[in-house]
Amino acid sequence: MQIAPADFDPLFAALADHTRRDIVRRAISAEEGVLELANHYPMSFAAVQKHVAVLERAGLITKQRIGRRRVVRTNLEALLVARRLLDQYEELWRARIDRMNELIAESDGAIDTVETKGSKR
Amino acid sequence: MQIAPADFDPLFAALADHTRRDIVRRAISAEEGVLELANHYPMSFAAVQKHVAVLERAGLITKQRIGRRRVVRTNLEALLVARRLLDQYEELWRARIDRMNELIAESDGAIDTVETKGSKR
DNA sequence: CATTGATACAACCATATGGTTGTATCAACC
DNA sequence: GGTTGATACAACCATATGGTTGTATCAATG
Repeated sequence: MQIAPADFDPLFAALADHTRRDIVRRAISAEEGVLELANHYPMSFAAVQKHVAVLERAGLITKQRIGRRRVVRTNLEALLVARRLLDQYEELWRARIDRMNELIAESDGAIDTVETKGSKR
Repeated sequence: MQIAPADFDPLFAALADHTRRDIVRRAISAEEGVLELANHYPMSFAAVQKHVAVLERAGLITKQRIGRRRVVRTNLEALLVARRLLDQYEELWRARIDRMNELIAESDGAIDTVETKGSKR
């Protein structure tokens, strides 16, 4: 089914707005239509509707028709996609630290090679 | 020292650009100055410098003077701040699932209460 | 100390974004 | 089937963003 082709730009852009993050948060546990969502914020219904559209394009929420309303639900998958990228960065970071530790271990036999004076490249 | 007052807007906005994410990735393991970074991308030095400035304002990178260059380093803390928010969302999601399971368990004794007809407010 | 390598910043442009109001669609319900 | 509740969408505006070129700063280095 391919939830999202991992297009990070719209994903993070969608998360870069306080109102949209709050919609995501609400849509995790609540089952509100767009109008009900809009009542929580100090802006017009249309503005909120546009925010919802942005979130939907980013794959962060889905809408399901229920009666007259379109109930907004957060898509966990998209959140995980974003988190996974950050995890990868963290992993890279750890790897770098490990590499540095190895280097330090290697040069343990020749201690004051780097000591007290660092000629920079 | 208060690395970042958890201002998510600039944080996610900074991550919502392919070039900037790539700079973050590079700056995790490399130790490049702004000019060296710029050479990796098909845009002007000034454009890259602006991207670096955006990342710095978001707290995602720091610069350290080394010789003539300003070496760009990724700030793990900021990445973790972003990840933590996503983790919280995921946690909320799990909590909702748990709650739903509880409800299902509760109504196990009185099965067809909700069955075949849902009066929707 | 004058030069130069590396960076920062200002001014400008095109397009994107976040908000508004107004209108159109469209399924529920009487 | 006409009315209405809920949503979508168009047009518009102000500001932000991502790019450009050009100029200024500023510390290393000869």
